[in-house]
Amino acid sequence: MHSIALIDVNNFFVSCERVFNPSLQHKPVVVLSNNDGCAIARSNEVKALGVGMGAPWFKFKGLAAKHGIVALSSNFALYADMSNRVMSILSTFSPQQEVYSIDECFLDMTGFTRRSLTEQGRQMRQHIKQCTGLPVCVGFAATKTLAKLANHIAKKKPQFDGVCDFNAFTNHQQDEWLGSLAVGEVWGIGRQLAPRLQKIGINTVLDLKRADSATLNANFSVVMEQIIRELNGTMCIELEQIAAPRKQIISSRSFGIAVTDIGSLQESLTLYVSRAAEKLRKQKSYAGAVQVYIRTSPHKEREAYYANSMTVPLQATDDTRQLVKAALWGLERIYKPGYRYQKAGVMLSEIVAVKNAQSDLFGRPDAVATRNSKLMAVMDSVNQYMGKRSLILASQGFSQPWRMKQGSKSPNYTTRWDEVLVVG
DNA sequence: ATCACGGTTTGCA
DNA sequence: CTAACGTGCAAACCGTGAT
Repeated sequence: MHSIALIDVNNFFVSCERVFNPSLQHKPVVVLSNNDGCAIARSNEVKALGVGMGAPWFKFKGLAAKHGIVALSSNFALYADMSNRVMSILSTFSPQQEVYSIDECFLDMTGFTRRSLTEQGRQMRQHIKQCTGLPVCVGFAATKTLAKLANHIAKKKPQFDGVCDFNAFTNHQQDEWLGSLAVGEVWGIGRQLAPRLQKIGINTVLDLKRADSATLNANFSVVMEQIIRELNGTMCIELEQIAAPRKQIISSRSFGIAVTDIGSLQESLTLYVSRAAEKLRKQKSYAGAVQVYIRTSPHKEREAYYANSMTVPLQATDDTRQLVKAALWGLERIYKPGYRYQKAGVMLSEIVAVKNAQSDLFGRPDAVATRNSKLMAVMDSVNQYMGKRSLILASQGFSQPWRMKQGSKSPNYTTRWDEVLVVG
């Protein structure tokens, strides 16, 4: 039997902010999404006040004032840096690690005895607390799906003190726990599937574990069958240690203020393509198509809604300038004056590894492509060492009135010396 | 009927 | 005073036209 661990940081973004500003400890704190739009991380105090995940923040301004909730803009540079530290510490506990998201990872702990497993979990918690100041919870089980649930139990039930080994339970105890959890808690069962399952009498995780596979196969996809097998302890979803190269790369943002002119759209799209192209080059790929996308706000009922996109094919490339050109060409075709645009974005697709990219008949690399990649490499390293806005295409614009709002962002404590406050 | 395709929906963090 | 609602990925799903 496998032993899979799932470790995740409690209220990750909020916990990061608290590490560097301890006065936030025990206070209600939220971190807001880009543009200060939605609540994307909440301290326990805020969860208790009924603020949901992804709640639009303007609806809670009153509640926030009443209870003294501290609302912070998101600081992703800080969170990414803290994440790297946590992942690096956890990698010392097993050679097999899958970094699943910014705040959680799986470890294959197969081979440890039951008793030492819980002990390992305690050490992970203690180590991470000591080195980073962040609180984590640990769940162990035979499959990734069950490890997720074990982690959930560790987080919700104080008696576990943050570490839950699902296989330390008897079979009877296991089923009791699963019977106490709503089916929607299962990894892969979301707001669409949960109601459909409830309609056919599957309310708890235990119900799903024991569900009749024939009836489910008729009504659901193969993914459902995988989930059920995983709930029964059979590993179907393997640990993916090496991150697969992206098949699509997206960069999109909401604007700080409504945008009506094509000039601002061109500027913002230039920026987004630049970001996407950096990611593309980082994974050593070319893109064969650029999709450009603009939209007015879907929330404003009194305003006319318009959304459109266009996919522009091109000779596979990683050159920001060619990708920008394609995106702006597409924009010309979908832009309609008279609308108040709220968001724009680009998606790179038809992605191929550089080494598999088509060369000429004789297998020689294209001379122009080679010269362009050298230029792009220079641009990337200048931006890496001198700050990411050092070298940009002029079509990005300089005043950028459309840039997103970030009213109260914390300093980049760990990545920018010039933003660290020195007391003394 | 079946396939390849593209756009849309779903789920996740 | 008013208006103020995220981002990035994969995969499933579904309609459509071609065969």
